[in-house]
Amino acid sequence: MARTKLQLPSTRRSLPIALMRSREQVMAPIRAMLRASGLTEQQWRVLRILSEFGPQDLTEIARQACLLMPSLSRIIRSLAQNGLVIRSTDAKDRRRQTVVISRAGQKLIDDNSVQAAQIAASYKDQLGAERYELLLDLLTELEQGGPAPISGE
Amino acid sequence: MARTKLQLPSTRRSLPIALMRSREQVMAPIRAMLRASGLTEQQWRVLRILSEFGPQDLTEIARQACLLMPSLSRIIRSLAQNGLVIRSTDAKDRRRQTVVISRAGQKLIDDNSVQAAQIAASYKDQLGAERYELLLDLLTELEQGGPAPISGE
DNA sequence: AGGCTTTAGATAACATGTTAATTAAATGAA
DNA sequence: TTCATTTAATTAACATGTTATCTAAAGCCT
Repeated sequence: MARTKLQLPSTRRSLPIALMRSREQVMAPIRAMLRASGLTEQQWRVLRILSEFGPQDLTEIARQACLLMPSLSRIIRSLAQNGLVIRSTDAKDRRRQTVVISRAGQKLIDDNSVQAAQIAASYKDQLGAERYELLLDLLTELEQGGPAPISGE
Repeated sequence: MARTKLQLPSTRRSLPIALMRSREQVMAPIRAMLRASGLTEQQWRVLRILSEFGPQDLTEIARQACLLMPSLSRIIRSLAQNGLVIRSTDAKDRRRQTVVISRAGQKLIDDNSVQAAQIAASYKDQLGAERYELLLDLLTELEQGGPAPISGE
């Protein structure tokens, strides 16, 4: 491949730092919105996944929400204590727990989804739809360690 | 702008989640490398910035490393205790501290920079140089809340 | 000087990130 | 069946993330 001299790139042009900075920027208004509901960003993510994909066990939630099991374990405990999710032991495999979003949890999603959608749309407007999709494709490709299927083709 | 119906995007196509996942992927080998040196990712970032840009005060380091002051305050304390950086009170403004990387700290950078550069280069190879630069441009644009200067033109 | 505001850092309190170790249940091979 | 292995979830321990608060030193204004 066409590498030059293989020296450490400047922190001003470092991919990990750029990913962190942009995520910081993108999450700021979402966190501000959620603070009014007393939800953290991670709790919101868990509720959204349960709302979108239905009841699941912890391992599957962790995979989808991009959380490690120890974090998720604490988050689910907290959400259950606040009545936003309901846990039940799986009958066939008693190690496994199935988590369901409660009505109160679903109400939180419903109450915030319009504003969250507006925030998400504002990013798309900022970059333009085409560049926005391109960015998502590049990120997906990076994440999967190889070329990703192209979105629009 | 060309928005459709303004509904919450699927978590499978959510920008914040995509940013998080890809950063996760990108940082994994770096964290593995640093663990051998007993450094966290954040400590590594602080040392790199001090090495690249020279002595600075905490506020400036926080800005460059994308860390909040409470985190940085703890990190600098830890780095100083381990002899990797040296703090000194600014003579003209005694609120301010100037932080310098020590020889031991610089040695850690030197010992790991080759491998870190190889890891960074592998991302570039994976996407291809052109798409890699494009990704950095898109992230910078997102971060700055507006169009960024194009890198190659 | 005296008093108000701002700024650099530190602390507090709680949630999450991260790695390692632990527990209980399921699985699989002898 | 028995025992080693694997797996789902938790716990432990420590570092960082996040918001709020606090302290000390500058700056400012009168």
